[in-house]
Amino acid sequence: MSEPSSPVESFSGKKAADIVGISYRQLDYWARTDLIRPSVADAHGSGTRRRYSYRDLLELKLVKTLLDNGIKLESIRKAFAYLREQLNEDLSAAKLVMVGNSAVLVRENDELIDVVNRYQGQGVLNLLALDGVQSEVDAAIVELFPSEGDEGEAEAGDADDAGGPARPAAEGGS
Amino acid sequence: MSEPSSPVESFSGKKAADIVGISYRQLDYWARTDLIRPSVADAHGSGTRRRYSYRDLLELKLVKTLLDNGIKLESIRKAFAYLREQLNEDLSAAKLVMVGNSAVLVRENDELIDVVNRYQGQGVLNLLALDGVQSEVDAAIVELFPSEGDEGEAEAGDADDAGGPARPAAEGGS
DNA sequence: CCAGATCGTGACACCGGCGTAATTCCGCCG
DNA sequence: CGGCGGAATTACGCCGGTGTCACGATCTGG
Repeated sequence: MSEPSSPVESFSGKKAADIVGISYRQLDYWARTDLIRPSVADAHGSGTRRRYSYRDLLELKLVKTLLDNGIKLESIRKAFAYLREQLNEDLSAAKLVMVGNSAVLVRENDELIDVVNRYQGQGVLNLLALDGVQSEVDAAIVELFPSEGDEGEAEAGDADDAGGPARPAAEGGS
Repeated sequence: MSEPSSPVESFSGKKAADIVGISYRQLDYWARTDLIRPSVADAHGSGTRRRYSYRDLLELKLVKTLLDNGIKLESIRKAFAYLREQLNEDLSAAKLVMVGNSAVLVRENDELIDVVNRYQGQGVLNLLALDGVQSEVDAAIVELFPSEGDEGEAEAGDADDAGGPARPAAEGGS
């Protein structure tokens, strides 16, 4: 997964939940209530399949991390209104700053010091380094679905569940 | 209220809730579930009276501020396990830092820069300047109960509801 | 094509947190 | 002392969030 941003990679709902470390129920609820919907393919009835992109996984993991650190889901929803456009598939140098209900991604350390110095006490300032979020997603992909992790993106087409419905499953990875 | 730390000052439950800006229900729930109990006098049956100290008000206001900024009550409970001993009646130079479920009060700016620089990305770092918390409590006391605010602590004995049951009510302040 | 696996869906339950309202009881004051 | 005001208490409800389970529908692989 040295190049995790393969545009053809996608994950089933169950796999996404496993990788991110949340229950399927949570994933379903978040999708239904428009927090994080699957960007590759959405459900359109019982038995159909959601498909989540790698970027979706990062977003899901971010939500989980914020929840685990005591932030209300309601507030995370509000923050994502600001965040959605700023998130991409490389979070290794990014830090998330949330003040009140707004959120901004900071990518330069100077910028971060500036934000903290400009903090004048108006409410709580939340700070989260996103490299940990990304590395945990990457590690979970490698650990839970080694055929996706071991082979790298060059073999992504062979991976079960990773290439979308047009790709034949090369082995029973799931 | 230039000297807000008068040890004889106390507030009824309703007044405390008004000053802090929460519902009586919230105040009651937080007292019953041991988040912030009234330190001067606790309830011991229907019709009896809770009495909150000025310091209790600061704690209540801190809880409200954290809630308003999206922190879960459950996490605030955990943070207070660490915080209780560190809070006093002068928060003007203090900043609260919460990482994971632990919390620490920082009073020197150097110390704060140190904490932020030492932040290595393990979870969310929450930062809150407490001078705003305190000044809002002080302002609310002055605004809502001027006899307590206008006269200062020298006249606290004359204030309705501020001196405890042994003090006669000088005027219908409530 | 078909059987079985897997997925999404619906339903119900539980819990925490808090709103609303009625009731009971205490404390204060005349 | 008694009446009354106000406080705490109790009860029920709602909502968001999530756990658990059964069921129907779609998808996949042989």
